[in-house]
Parts: sequence; C-alpha cells; structure tokens
Amino acid sequence: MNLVYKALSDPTRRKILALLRGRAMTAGEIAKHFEVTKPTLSRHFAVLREADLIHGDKRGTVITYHLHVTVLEEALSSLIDLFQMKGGVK
Amino acid sequence: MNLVYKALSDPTRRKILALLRGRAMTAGEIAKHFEVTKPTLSRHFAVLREADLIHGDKRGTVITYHLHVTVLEEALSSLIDLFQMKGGVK
DNA sequence: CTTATATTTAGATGTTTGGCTAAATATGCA
DNA sequence: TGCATATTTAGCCAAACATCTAAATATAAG
Repeated sequence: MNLVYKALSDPTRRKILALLRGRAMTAGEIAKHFEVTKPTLSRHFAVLREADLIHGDKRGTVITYHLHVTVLEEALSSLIDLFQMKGGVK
Repeated sequence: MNLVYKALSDPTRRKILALLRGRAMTAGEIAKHFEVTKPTLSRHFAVLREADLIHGDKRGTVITYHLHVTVLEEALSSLIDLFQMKGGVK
C-alpha cells in the first residue's frame, strides 16, 4: 500500500490518474497534457504500474494505459479507515 | 495541497497522524510508538506542521501536538474530487 | 545556580527522486 | 529491406529525503 501513497504524492502522477479516470489513453495522448519529456513520463508510468494503479495494453507500437479504479478506491478507503473518518468523506 | 500529499506519503507520518486522531499527544508520548530517534521524529513533526496537518502547543518543556482534522479531511476530499469518486468513499 | 528533562537544531551520510539527452527496441508500412 | 513512429531503457545530475549523533535551547525543580 505504501507504493500507492508514494505514487500519489507526485502532482504529475495524480494528473495522469485523473486523466485516465475519464478514459483509457495512449502514452502519446497523455504526453500532450504535460510539458515534461516522454522519458520522464515513461518513468511515471512505471511508478504507477509498480503501485498497480494502472496497466498498459500494447497494440502495435502504441501502449494504451488503463486506470485500476478499485486499487485507487481501496487506497483512499484505507486512508479513511486509518484516520477513522467513519462516515466516509463526501 | 501538494505538501499534504507529500506528508502523507511517509508511513511514519501517517502513523503519527493516526495516533493524533485518537487524542493530542506530547512529542515524547508519540516517540514511544516508534523506533526511530527523537530528532528524526522532530523532523517529521516539522513536515507535518509545514503541511498544516498538526500544530504543537508548548507548555513548559513539553510540546503537545494536535491534529488538524479538517485539513486532513479536505485533503482526502480533494483527492476524491480529483478522481471523480462522486459518491464519496466508504 | 546547578542539574535533569523535553525537544529541537546542526551537520553529516546514504538513498531516492524527478528531470534531462541519447540510444535502444519494437512495430508498421512502403 | 529500409524508414518512420511510439515508447522505453540507460546513464547522468542536482535536489530532496530519512536517518543518525552530537550539541544547543528552554524550562522546571531542588
């Protein structure tokens, strides 16, 4: 679980996840939303993959990334538990 | 807000916050729950203070730390918004 | 005034992180 | 086969991080 929280601590990665929440996107599509280089983004994808927050689906030369919604939900849920916000957070 | 997420990314700091959720505690009391040295914990307190997640109340030689519940709640709430988990998380 | 206690500050060290450029890999297409 | 495209890997660097020990600070208590 720590990998997930570490992954969430970077603003670029949070934005990637937010984009993927809308729909799955290719690495190139995602890149258009950022100013950092593609290798840098590729590293962020790797961090998110290691945290099991996304997975990439390779088709030809293109990799489409998908968000693992339940992993994200469970991570937030765990935080809410940890901090005893028992009604949940609206 | 980024400071808050960075602060939450360390397990020691998450545990400190969880302890303070139960009740306010002095630096020394908190230290009993960890194996790291007091200077190390003091650094963690500073990070949490900079994120406005806690504040310390000095009385004599003792500093009692208090959790800022609403700051924590708002941070989680923002995450939930960002990821469009519109029902909230239970 | 001296000593004991609680906590922080200073300074050092090793590791991790986020960024870059250049090169490698894999695939599709003429 | 040869070229263009999409993406990652390799290698580097500077800044940030988590930790430690030793020293400083502040206060209380005899």
